[in-house]
Amino acid sequence: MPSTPASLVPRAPLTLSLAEQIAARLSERIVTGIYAPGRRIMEQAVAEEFVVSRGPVREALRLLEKDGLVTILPRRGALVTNLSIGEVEEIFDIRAMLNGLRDRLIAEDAEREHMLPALEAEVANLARCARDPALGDEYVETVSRIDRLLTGALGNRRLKTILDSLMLQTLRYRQLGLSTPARRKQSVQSWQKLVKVIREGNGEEAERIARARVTASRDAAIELLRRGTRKTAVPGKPSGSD
Amino acid sequence: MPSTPASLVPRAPLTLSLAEQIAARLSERIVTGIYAPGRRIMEQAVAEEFVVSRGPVREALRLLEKDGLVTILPRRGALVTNLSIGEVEEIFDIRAMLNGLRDRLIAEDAEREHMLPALEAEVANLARCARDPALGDEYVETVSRIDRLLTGALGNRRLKTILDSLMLQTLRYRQLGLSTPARRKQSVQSWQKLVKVIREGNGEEAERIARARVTASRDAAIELLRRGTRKTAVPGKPSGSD
DNA sequence: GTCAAGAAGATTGTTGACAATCATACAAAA
DNA sequence: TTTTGTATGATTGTCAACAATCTTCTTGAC
Repeated sequence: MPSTPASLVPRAPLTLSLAEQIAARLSERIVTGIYAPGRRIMEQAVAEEFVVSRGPVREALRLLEKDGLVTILPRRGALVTNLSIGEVEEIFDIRAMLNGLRDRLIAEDAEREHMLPALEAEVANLARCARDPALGDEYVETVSRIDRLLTGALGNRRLKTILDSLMLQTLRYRQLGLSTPARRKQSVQSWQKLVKVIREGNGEEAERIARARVTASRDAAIELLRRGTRKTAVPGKPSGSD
Repeated sequence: MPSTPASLVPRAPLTLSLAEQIAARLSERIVTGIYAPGRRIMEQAVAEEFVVSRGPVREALRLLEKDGLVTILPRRGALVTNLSIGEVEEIFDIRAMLNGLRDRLIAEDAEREHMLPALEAEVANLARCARDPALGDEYVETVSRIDRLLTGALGNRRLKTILDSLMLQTLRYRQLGLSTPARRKQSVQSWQKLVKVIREGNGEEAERIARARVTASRDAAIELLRRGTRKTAVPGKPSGSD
């Protein structure tokens, strides 16, 4: 997947600035895990690698900060953000609310007919993946596609920007909530219900369903994170009272 | 009011960088209306005014863009963002959801006792202002303080950042929704109910109340904006289908 | 009179060097 | 042994100049 940062999407399609190109490359490395959380990113090194000066690199790092992928500390530079369990929980909580708003707006949108066929096809695909435990990765991929489909259909540009950003940040944790066949079965039922109420134009119910699904996903992810007892240090935010 | 941009808050308290200082100054001018929506901000001019080079100015403009106060167009520079009615509506919709989340989290927070006295005092102040039609401005100011009080008490840093940013963007439109004594009376009742359910720890009801209040505020503001038929052009976003 | 092509000016994008600041290592004293 | 002070090296912050690009004005043809 390309996975361009949210902040790059609304800009000019042609002639991406150097900063944007560099941000896209770095973003890919962070999201795929090539750059591990906590890793320090130094301007000079990046500048030398891409054969540019430090100016565009600085700007690229600010773009990544805007997407929450790096944390910039004054006089100390940029670190790949490492989310604590609490912060993952926070992001899921926000997503629960805003995904609810998104799906309500879509269900109440008169133009929603245009995307219903694609949506239904993807959900059917989802059901297929849910039946076969071996298709776990494809399941997660399909959910991502559905999410992009819905967010992309959104007229509210600010909501779209925020959701894209939150999506990017939780990409690494998303699969956690869908790691068991039982969870996937629960998930696919939720999506099927959602499609149904969107078709009916029932915004309130769409919101309720979306919210319940993200909350369930959050609880499953948190549970697994706690079990795993991952490194949860938050680089650069020593004021945390965890 | 200082009105520092949201993005400046979590940074180092001492030794603000030049970019941050410039951003704070420009932010003040935009929020207070000295820089009108649609106005072009040119790097060289700002650099000369503050007697710095264009580097920090560039960075300051990116910070302001992060807060939604300016819109940066590739190869064309920065403009003070001018929100269309539709965009104001969008922001209010997002705020309705996230204010709901905020107040629910606060109502469910065991530590909420610490801020309840201050909150109750401010709401009492609010009731006083609501009785006197001449105190309209003070009413709006008090609502802003209450908002900051609640957002400041939030443990969820990401939610706080997003809310601060949305708050900054809608500052100019906020008073619109509170311009009539009738609306203020409605508003103060909502706040009183909110304090009550927060004290009781009733998160669900807190969410419902907050959401209803912001939605009502949105409808009132939109109504007035439509009546006023203000300039609603969105600089730099010609793709708008208004 | 209208439209198109081109030149001039203005503005942003990029660069490399310099200055300020911070982290680390080492040494000296308690 | 621990702590404090200092020096050194590394890294970010800032600057001024150059390059690329866009806008605007002028000129010319139809």
